[in-house]
Amino acid sequence: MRTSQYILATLKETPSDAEIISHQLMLRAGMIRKLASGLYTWLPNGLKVLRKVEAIVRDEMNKAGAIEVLMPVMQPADLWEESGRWEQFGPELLRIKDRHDRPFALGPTHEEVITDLVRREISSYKQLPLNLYQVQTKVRDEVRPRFGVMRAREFLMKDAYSFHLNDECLAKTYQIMHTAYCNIFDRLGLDYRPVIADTGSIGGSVSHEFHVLAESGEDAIAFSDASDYAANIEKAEALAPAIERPAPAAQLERFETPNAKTIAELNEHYHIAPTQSVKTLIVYGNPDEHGKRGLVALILRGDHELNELKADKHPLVFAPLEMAKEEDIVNAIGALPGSLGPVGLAMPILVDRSAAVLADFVAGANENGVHYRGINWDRDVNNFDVVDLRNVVEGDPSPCGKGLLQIKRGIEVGHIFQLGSKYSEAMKAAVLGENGKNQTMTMGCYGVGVSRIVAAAIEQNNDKFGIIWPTSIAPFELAIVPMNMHKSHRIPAIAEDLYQSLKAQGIDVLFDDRKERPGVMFNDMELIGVPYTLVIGERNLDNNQVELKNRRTGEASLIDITQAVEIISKAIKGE
RNA sequence: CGGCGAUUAGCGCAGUUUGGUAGCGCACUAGUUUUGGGUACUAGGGGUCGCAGGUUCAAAUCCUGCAUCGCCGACCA
Repeated sequence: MRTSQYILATLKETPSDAEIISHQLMLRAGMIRKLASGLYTWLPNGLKVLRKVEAIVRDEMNKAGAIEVLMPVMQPADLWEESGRWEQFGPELLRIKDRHDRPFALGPTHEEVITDLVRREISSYKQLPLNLYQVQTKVRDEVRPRFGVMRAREFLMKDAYSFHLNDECLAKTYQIMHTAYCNIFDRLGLDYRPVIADTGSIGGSVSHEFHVLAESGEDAIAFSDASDYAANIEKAEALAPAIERPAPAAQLERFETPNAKTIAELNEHYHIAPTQSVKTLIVYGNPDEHGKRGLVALILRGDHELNELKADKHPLVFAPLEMAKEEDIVNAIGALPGSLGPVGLAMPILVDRSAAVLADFVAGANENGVHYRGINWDRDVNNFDVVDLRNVVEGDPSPCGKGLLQIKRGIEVGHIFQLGSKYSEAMKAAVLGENGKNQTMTMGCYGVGVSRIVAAAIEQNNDKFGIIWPTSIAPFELAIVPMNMHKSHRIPAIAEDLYQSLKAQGIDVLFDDRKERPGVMFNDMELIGVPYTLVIGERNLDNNQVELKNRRTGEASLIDITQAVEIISKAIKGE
């Protein structure tokens, strides 16, 4: 490609609404432009990268035995009603009507469509297992689209769905997909971790997410420093402290705390360490026979955070988890949040493992502006359950039994699930088994956020000059930058000749034939992240040499023109 | 969904307090200049100042409503 016949579309200045580095660089490097909130046009530089990522994903899927299909974005509502997700999914599911006023959804995922396809097409166990995938645009009407294509309302996803006669077979394919995903992210040259994950709205039992490690990641992941245990923080178990609860030493004592509504204020004004106090969160419980929801108290050590997922899954807690409204709290307890505590609380009490080993601790007295000190479990509070409710923190022992937990931020770029029969049962997807009887299939599903990978790769590979692409997904593998070509007699022919020879080697070359100053060209090539730049200038031509620069290391070496094609091919293909 | 903020040329912004015929930098066009790291100069093109209504002799500027975009929050006990 020649820049004179291309849209480079680079920007000197950063558009003001781009917050994170990948979003800024994608705009500056001429990869994307915003159409509306969460909706982006892919310019040539961006699309080339997107297609290269897509090709790697596709290649590994094919190698893993999956078969490509393509399903519609627009899907009839009845399929979603059949699976029960028309009700469940919430406003993220973009619903539309056609001219006959019939309801449709724009697909945020394709379990319904694929299950419908397979139940029609597959009728015998002999056709299983089957793994189908597509690379397709997904639509999710995000509450808050942000960070460019990282969380967009329309994005490109590879989604695969596997069908099996039984769970053992599913587990086998799941493992194959796990390996295929590792291959994908290895080939992309990314620093990533597979982590144990929750199944969320997709459903199912076993699940792993693949995270690209980056400070800007929206998820926190916890992993052991001594084993390969890694989990999304929402899924990481907080083990019970290894210590015994000390015996009570202090008397229960009321004290006035007019200035303390938070743990921080309690610490600031009354010198009570957060680790020696507890916080009391009131949520809704399951409805009684009259349909009225009661309240449930969740007790955590002052310095700990509630893990909403853990609370949500407790049988006494109403799902989805919802913090009790202030008026409901006042009606039931007679005090406002900020002065709540477990002593004398007439509702089910769930105590986090770490809060349960405290003795002589501080909590609200269920009276505005009053706290108790010297509280002790069993002596002052009875009838409570000890459960795991909190988010793990750095330094906690790893649930795997080996090492301590570290916490890093990650960008979720892949997610695999063992779905089981959630969809196949609801949608009656069955095959005839060997015994001649109908048997419901069991399913797996496997997603890769193709467009998100592009942004995630930039988060991990950039410097002050711009993007540093891994060669496998760079928009171009090599840039030819001639110095003042239009003033030279020798350079045009040499540059043209090298351009043609390198192209013939199958190298993706960008020939910068603009009538621009060298600095402009260098800056553009560095910004868009081309891994190698070949500089052709009068200065070295007398020695029959050209200069090869490496974007990542910044190293430049002079090479002989006659050997240039060979050396460059080796450098690029050898990676 | 709640809070805050923004909206003036393709991009980044000033002008709004105090109403008086719309500006700067980058980008773009032409020319000169420069020539291995975003050269300099000259001359240009480009804007119904987000939209609708109102006040006024006069509105980017004041008032009302709406829209769009962004940020933060939705852990507060």
